[in-house]
Amino acid sequence: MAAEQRPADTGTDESAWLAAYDPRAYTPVAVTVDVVALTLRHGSLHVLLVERAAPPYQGAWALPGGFLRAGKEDLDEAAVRELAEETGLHGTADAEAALSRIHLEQLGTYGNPDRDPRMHVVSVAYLAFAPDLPDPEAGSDAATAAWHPVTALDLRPRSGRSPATGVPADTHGGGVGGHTGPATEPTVAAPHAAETGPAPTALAFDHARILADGLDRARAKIEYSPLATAFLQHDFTIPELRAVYEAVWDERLHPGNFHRKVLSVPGFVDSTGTTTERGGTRGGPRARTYRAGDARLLHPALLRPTREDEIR
Amino acid sequence: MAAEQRPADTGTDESAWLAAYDPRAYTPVAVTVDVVALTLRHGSLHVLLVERAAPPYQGAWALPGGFLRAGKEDLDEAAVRELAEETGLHGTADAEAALSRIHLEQLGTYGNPDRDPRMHVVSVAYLAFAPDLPDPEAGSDAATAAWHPVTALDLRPRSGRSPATGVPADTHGGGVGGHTGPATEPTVAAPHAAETGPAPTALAFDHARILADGLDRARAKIEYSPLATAFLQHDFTIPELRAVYEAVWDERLHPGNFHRKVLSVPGFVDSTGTTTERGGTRGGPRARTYRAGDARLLHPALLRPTREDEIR
DNA sequence: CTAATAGTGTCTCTGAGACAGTATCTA
DNA sequence: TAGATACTGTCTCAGAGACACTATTAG
Repeated sequence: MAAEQRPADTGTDESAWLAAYDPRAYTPVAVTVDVVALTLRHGSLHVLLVERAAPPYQGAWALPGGFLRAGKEDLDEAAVRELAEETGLHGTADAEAALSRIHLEQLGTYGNPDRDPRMHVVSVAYLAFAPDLPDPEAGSDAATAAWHPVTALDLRPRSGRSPATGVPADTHGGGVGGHTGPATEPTVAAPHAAETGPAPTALAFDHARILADGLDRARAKIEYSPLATAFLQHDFTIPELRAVYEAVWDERLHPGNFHRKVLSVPGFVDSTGTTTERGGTRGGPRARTYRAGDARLLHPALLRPTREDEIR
Repeated sequence: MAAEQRPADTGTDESAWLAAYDPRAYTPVAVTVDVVALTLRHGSLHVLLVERAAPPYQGAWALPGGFLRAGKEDLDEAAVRELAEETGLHGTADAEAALSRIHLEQLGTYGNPDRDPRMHVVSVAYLAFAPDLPDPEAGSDAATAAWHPVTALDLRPRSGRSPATGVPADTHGGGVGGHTGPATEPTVAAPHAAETGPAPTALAFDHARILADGLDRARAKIEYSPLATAFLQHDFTIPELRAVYEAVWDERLHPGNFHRKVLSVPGFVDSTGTTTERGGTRGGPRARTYRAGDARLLHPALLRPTREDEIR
């Protein structure tokens, strides 16, 4: 149940109980909300990270996030707020419009008591799919925020000790079984593309694991839901949509079969009746444009190419 | 990031920072862990509930759960502990063995500031699949715990106000999008089967919504994972496995096609080489018995009969 | 014996994927 | 013009579901 037996339930009259209740009399737990914000830039998947200005993990990159404002906001609201703060998307009407197009869903909660050296921090992670956004302006919110290609990150779980403290390494944050399946995929840092300067070797806290879980979720999610369109602008072409799937899955897809399959799923995309102004950069005819349809589940689904090794 | 900027990051030397840090100086949030424990009894899906002995919602049924022991346990450990306490499965070796066969995974986190009238409580919900367990012994852990058929519960979101307090009704706890898809299914209390006495009309807090989310997750999960076997004993027959799917999905399945399909999925079930001692209660040959195989994902999946209305 | 059930065979339809082919565009 | 690309046609194969059928058991 939501809250019981710890502040000994003397329970008779509730208002009396409420008055006598002192929430600060017990060992505290901090609740934060972290966001795995994914976007597509130059054809590859990027994640929003902030550089830590203070210990622990000073100088390391971390997921954007912050404390839940106790008594004042829902978890979802906190996630939206953090995302807006860190992307600099707030204030203007344009920013609000951009924010409203971002898909946001809860990813999972990580509560290992040692994941933060300062105290027991329970972190509720969210997953966001965003269309290509401008670079966060420096100074928009203290920390330095930037988009990083996920292929340049080390997603293996942290080893060794956390910097400047005697705390043993994070094991894994939370999730007995996980949602999309076992997290048997601490994808080793891929060789290509180091776009934004030198690659951050590792993320702060257990954020590498949270990011890995987010990527797993994203890969699974676009199979059954039309959310791949959340990575694109309002109007898009089938080849652009294919590029999303190829980037998220890191798989080459057959252009012809993909095209026919997308159009065969009812409610996935709606035709706009127009085409692009120009053909592709390397030639080819102009592509027809589409908008996201009203389906919330893809039927039939766009299943990933079978990877036999992921089954067991 | 996991914990930053609130306790103003004066950050230079970290140990100094740690010493000066007083976690109690900020508005507190309580963290609890609640468990949606599902099992199959007499061919229908049941959930473990406890009767609240104290306000708020005194006398109402709620999901088993309790406070996270700050600094001492992981969320997963807390969920296992709560489940063990409430089912009475602790102490003996048999109990430990039974516990180890239960599947447990994180479901989602609910953090609406008004979901508990006493304070802001963030609740991490877990989902458990258990084989048919004995009735919890009364007095095993203060509260009265019992298995309730889910068809007898009112899963619509609460309306009105929470009892004995002026707090407005819970909206919904958390989850922008949800995981398994939109929670467009506050299943109206079904007509049949009121096995365990008079039906509880509504659950405490936002537990009706948590349970509904858990049911959604369970229904989706058994499509792609072999976890339906977690509802059965170590050895089981294909018809017993079919009964699990029928109960969870609330759909009649074709016996012949189901049989062939299960055997066609590699690693789903392994034959034991033996059969049951007797035929079914209403006749028929003895069935061969199987054990859970080593697959962690079903390929191909056992898709639910298409429900056109759930797509949009 | 009768009725119900376990398990198999078979047919049809849908959808995935391989491959080919045409039209259209960039450079 | 050369080469790449958008999009369509067609073939094959796997799998889902409908239906039929046999064998085996309870009552």
